[in-house]
Amino acid sequence: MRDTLRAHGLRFSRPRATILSYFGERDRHVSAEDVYLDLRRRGEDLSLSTVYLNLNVLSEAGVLREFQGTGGQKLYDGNPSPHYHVICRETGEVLDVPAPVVDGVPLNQFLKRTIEEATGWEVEEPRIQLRGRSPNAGAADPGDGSTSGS
Amino acid sequence: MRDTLRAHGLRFSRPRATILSYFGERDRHVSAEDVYLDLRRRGEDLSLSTVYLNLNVLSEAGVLREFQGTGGQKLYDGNPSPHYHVICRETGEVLDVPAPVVDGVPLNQFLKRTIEEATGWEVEEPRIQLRGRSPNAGAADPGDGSTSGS
DNA sequence: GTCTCTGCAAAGGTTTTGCAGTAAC
DNA sequence: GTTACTGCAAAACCTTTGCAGAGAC
Repeated sequence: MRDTLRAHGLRFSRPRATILSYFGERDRHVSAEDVYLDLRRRGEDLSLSTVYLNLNVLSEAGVLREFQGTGGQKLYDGNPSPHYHVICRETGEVLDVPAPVVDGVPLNQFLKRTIEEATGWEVEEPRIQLRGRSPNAGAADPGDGSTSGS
Repeated sequence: MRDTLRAHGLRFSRPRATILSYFGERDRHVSAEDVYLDLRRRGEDLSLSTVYLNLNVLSEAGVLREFQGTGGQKLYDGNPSPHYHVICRETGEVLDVPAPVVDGVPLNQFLKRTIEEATGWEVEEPRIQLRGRSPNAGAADPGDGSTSGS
């Protein structure tokens, strides 16, 4: 824990470590408020602005991955490895999909390389996000936004 | 104009037609406020909420494409055809990139198909968005957020 | 001892909503 | 005549910021 933080040039603090371990426990796709509420429920005593601050810091450090949820809300994923998110328009469920292989490399890399060659821009790892309908949609109740493995 | 609207089941109105023609004029990547201000400058008399309403309606109808700009702001693109956006972290410039071809089909379709087969979800056309640094970054002044052809 | 992080509360910016009036069909 | 769209203002929403105090190094 401390080591993970130090490795990214971050100081240790109780809230920060708690947030980090929260994402380590299982794969999650959660909003800042989810993190805040979940941790409060467990008796952790931290503030919402600290959660926001640390989600930013941790995703800039590459420990978490930030992406856009439904309704203009940011979501965070504890799995920083290359994968895609499919978000259900109806239930808000998030499904992780590993990158398919193209030309012998993960699609991400293929795309990054192709675009850099075509444009002359320096581009970051592509974040690919799709909207769709989960098999639960249309029948089931709205989900809680955090679903399925990362 | 009227026909484009009717084809999507939308009524004609002056603000709506104005917004639509605004996107038709040249390729743009603009925020709701940009649309509003540009049109006001031209003497059009519409309200900001009307702009928001119509940008939503038009992008749901598939006439415009909505995507996430820098700073949690939505941007709209008058070009609904499959292409990707590369957004400069520093200048906010937006560059369009056509979809590369994989397996004989545009990457979008390849990805959609692959993911549908892998997951059993019904997914929409992938929206691919990349962050990066434009060749102007680091030296030049911050851009205006609307750059380059769609 | 210094520098970063926390917590609180308040502000910020974008987008949505309610409602009465108006225009399209 | 009915239904949808507009405009205005207010509200809602998520996120960031300022500052004093506490904690990590």
